[in-house]
Amino acid sequence: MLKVDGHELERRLELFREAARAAGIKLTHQRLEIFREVAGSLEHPSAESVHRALSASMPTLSHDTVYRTLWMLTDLGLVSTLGPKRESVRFDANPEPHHHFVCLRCGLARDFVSTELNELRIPDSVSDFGSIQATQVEVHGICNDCQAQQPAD
Amino acid sequence: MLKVDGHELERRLELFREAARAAGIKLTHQRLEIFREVAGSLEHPSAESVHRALSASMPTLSHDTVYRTLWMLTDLGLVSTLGPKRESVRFDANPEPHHHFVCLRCGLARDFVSTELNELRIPDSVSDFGSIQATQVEVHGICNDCQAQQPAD
DNA sequence: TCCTAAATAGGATAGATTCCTATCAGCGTG
DNA sequence: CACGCTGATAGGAATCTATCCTATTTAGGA
Repeated sequence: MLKVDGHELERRLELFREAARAAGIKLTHQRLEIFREVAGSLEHPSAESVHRALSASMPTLSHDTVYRTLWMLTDLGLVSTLGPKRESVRFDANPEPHHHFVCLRCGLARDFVSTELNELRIPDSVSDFGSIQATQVEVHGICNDCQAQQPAD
Repeated sequence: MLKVDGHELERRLELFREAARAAGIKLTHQRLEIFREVAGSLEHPSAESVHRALSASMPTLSHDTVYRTLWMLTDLGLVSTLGPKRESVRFDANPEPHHHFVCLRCGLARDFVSTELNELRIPDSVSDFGSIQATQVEVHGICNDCQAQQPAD
């Protein structure tokens, strides 16, 4: 199990404490442990694996708490998600090289093309992880419709 | 509902017919309609929305058929998925700008950094979709562990 | 047209995520 | 430092997503 450096983890925990205080959010034991688990791992865990990892030391921890906390951390900007948020698998039948704009609120996804972005140089170190098949750019933002509904944060 | 240009759609359907023939896969009515639905949309639909869209004209279409067909199209290389395949939501507490390597088989995700990739120029047209918050590069491939298990395709 | 292997329908099942509500606890106040 | 209010939690039920199972159907070659 890969771990984040201890000092770095403490720094992230401090950021969380500050952000929680600023947002008027209570610092419960559950929240601190859940954040520690996500921030301390390099594996980008799922809610399920966070729950599994913590249930040894906190046998009564509920799934609901893990999910609520992770989304709360996401709202605070301390955590993000891989791929389109809270949704089912989405399919893409565009055979041309292309890139995606994805709305962080509603999951809307749109293609765009750019010959420049098709030819990115990826650091050599990445091939230590495995063989590379394709590379694409994901632009995250808020789509026009979502902005119209709830203009600013 | 945004639609792909008719000629382009016919071209993609023809590619599918050829690929199916080459792979010895039967061209059923269900498969053609499911492919038409995905290839004809710019919205990157989920399996559920494909099923919903088709159930008017094919009331007995089963969920299983939609899922099987979409994964089959993925295996043929005619369709891809957005984000890590067939998994639960994954969380990321790394506050520094970074990019991801994602294994297409097992969903393993790892961060890497690159100041060069942090400063990509995104086409102006993308801001027509909405406001941009962040940009990151996703490298898709097969991780070392998965390659060891099943070396080649 | 006939046959066979492959594909489908539909319901059961498994897994992920959210909802509901009674109980609990952080933290500001006195 | 005890008290009380309000937000947070536990636990189970409900929902949604995706897959599995099997009897029946069908594409496509002979």
